[in-house]
Amino acid sequence: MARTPTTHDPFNAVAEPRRRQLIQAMGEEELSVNELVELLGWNQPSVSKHLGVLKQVGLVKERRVGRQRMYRLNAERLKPIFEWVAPFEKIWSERFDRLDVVLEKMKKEQ
Amino acid sequence: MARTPTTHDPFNAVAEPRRRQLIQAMGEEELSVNELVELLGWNQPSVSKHLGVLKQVGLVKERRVGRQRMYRLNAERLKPIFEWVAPFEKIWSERFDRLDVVLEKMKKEQ
DNA sequence: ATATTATATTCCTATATAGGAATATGTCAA
DNA sequence: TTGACATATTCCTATATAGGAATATAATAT
Repeated sequence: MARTPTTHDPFNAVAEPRRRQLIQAMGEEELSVNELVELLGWNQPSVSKHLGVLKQVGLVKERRVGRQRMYRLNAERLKPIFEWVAPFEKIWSERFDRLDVVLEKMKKEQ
Repeated sequence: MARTPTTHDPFNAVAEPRRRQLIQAMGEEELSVNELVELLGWNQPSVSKHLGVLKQVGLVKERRVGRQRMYRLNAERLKPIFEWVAPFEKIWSERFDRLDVVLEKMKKEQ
């Protein structure tokens, strides 16, 4: 068996470095495929294919404008990742009180 | 070409759901392999193999005690994931001021 | 020395990619 | 309708798994 498909799980989709770049490149603004091609310097099919994966997993939304397709980030899909990793931040961060409580809560929550 | 190895990149290592479980199971306390086997209900080789990956990528530390091997989380290795995803939290969170500033900063930083 | 306990490793297989190259599809302009 | 532009898709291949089964290694006890 191989890994769970990138097209179903945000964790997996984001495990690919180029897709993280793509997500970050979009940031706030809606961009066309060509704008992303220029911005990132990849070839067009690469950009389209990675956008396809991100779209399937729901990390980006697409809007058609003439012959262009505008993509924008759907940041809420990143929420599960943030929520999974955030509790651990307490561990390496200096600013915490009562580590034991934090960790107990963390374990209870999942 | 396939994906970048799970043994080199925390994002990739954590893309596997069972490894996330494992990390969470360890949480605060150091646990032996057998304790993890019982806790998670997997077979022993599965636990050992996933621990092996986590160890290679630096997400856990191992300590030998007699015939046992005690594993504990090295949470700092999760920092890059937190730092990558955290800025996006501003987007879906209600409690933010001046989204434009946040996003501009986000883009500048990488 | 031998059995037992604890854990790691090896072998095998099905499968999911990521990237390159080439091509197809869709849309607009003249 | 023909060409140019914008984007998606298909085909191909090398490779990295994850899981199961069986086995190996290591350490302790008797």
